[in-house]
Amino acid sequence: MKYSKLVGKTVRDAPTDAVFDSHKLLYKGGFIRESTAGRYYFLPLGWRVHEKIKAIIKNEMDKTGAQEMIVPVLHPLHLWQETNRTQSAGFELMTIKDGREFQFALGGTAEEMFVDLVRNLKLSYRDLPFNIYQFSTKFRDEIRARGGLLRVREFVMKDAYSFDRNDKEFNKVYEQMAKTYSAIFSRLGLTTTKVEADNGYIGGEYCHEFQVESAIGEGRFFVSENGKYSAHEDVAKFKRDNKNIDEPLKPYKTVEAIRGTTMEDGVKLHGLPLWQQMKCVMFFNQNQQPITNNQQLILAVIRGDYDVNETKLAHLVGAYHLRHATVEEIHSIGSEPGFISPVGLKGKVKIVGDISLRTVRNMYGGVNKKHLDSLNMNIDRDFTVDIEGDIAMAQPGFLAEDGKSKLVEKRGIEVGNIFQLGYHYTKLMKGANFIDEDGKEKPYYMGCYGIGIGRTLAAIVEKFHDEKGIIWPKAVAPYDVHVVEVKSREYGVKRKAEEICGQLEKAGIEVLWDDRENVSPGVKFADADLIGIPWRAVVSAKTGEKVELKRRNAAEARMVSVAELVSLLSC
RNA sequence: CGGGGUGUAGCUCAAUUAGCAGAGCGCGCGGUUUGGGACCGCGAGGCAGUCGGGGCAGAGCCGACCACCCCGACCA
Repeated sequence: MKYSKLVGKTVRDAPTDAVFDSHKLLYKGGFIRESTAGRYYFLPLGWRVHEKIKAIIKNEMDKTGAQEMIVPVLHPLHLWQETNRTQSAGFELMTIKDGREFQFALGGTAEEMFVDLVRNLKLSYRDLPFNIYQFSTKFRDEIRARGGLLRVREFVMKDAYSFDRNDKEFNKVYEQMAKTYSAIFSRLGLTTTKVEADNGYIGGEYCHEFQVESAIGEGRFFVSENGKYSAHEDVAKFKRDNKNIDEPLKPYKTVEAIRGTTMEDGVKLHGLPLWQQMKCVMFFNQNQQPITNNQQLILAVIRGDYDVNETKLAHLVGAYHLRHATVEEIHSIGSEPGFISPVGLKGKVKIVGDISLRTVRNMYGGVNKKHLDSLNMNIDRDFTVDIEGDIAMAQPGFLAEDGKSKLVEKRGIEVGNIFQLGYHYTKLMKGANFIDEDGKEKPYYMGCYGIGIGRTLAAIVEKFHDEKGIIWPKAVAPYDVHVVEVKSREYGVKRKAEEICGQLEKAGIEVLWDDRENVSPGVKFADADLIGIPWRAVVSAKTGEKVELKRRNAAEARMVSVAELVSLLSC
């Protein structure tokens, strides 16, 4: 490819809007351009990288026996209604009508479509298991796109869906996909950490994300020091330490409490440790289904030194989305912000207690009245909860659940994930059954597996660049070698460059040939560094019958013959 | 959705007090250059985000809206 003809050249300045290295470099290198927020053009150079990533994913997926196909981008909206996802995913679901007023969802993920297809195929256990996948543009009406390619509203995703007879068969597929993902990312040059995560609106009971560690990553997760446990903060479990668990129960009493509404105010007033204070946070369940009177209000009760994990809480109460309750809502059930207590609220709100309430005795906190506190509150004796479980947010330094190893905090870019879906979709969607050996209809046991191509591309750039530009791993570089002719007009240089490029291409090597005349060597070298092709071969009057070969990230160059160059780049 | 910010040429940015819309980079033409971002000359390119308001006069002032960015909330 002649650089002079390439659509999308390098530029000196990136837009001020670009803040992440991957965004700046992909812009400056001529890989991408922005359309509207979160929607990008991939220019020819960027698309070559995109397609190389796709090819590697396809290759690894096909090795497992998965089969590529494609489903329509417009999904009949009634399918999404069938699984209630117009509610659970409505916030980022885009819809559109055709000329006959028929409603579609613009696909952001395609579980319903694949299940709809498969249920109409009327299969039997003999056809199972299978795994079908596609590469297609996904639409997500993100509240806020950000970071160039890292979080966008329109992107190509590889999404795979597996259909199995039962959980036992499924587990094999899930493990296989986990291995395949590690293999894919490793071929792309990325080191990933597999972390337990929340299924969110995708549904199912468990899932794992593949995170590339990065300071600019949006995802926060924890890894135990011994490496045995890793989990996204949404789901990370930890061992709660016992506090004054041997202290005898003291008599419950109320005291005047002229204080502010924060936890610190309570500590200061009573001179007692933070962990002994009872933290009460009121939430509102935004599910649209009719709920009797105040049951939309949920009171989370937890030890004072812990924070409430809203994801865990939402799961325990079966909510899609929670928000903090308003002052009015808290007043409506006869309580007072800053002085909320589970004592006396039984039946008025759904009370959810963290298991940490059993690690401390004689707790203190409010009594649902302004400027009145209680001392020596104890679970079971003074109050009971409707649901008791894990609703606490893990923090760095906490002990992992096995009690042996501390949790370390990490940030990462989530480049892929694998979900167990179980019967989630096949029970919600009528007739999503196969005929089993015993002649009876049974629902498919499912999983799904996604990789965002553009985000993966951006993650690679975040990992592989220096102050001069990108340093592509060989496997995804847009070209194998960047041939730079210097002083094109000197006798023989252009002809020699052309001949070398021809030989390389004949050998199946992908060449970007900077054939520009009237461009100084400095500009060409700077552009080569920015574009980041792994090898640079300089042809000039000085190089004679050889070329000057340099790795993108090496300081020194060396002279090699064309034959050496071909054999070096062929392997 | 809350907080903050920005909209002037493809990009980076200027323009006293409201008084004919500017530069650099990039692009085109001509010429001189060519081993780490060369130079000279000429040229093309802008209804100033949109709409409204007061004003002799608006890029600038006032209002509304829109778009975009950052932080948070939220979220694969």
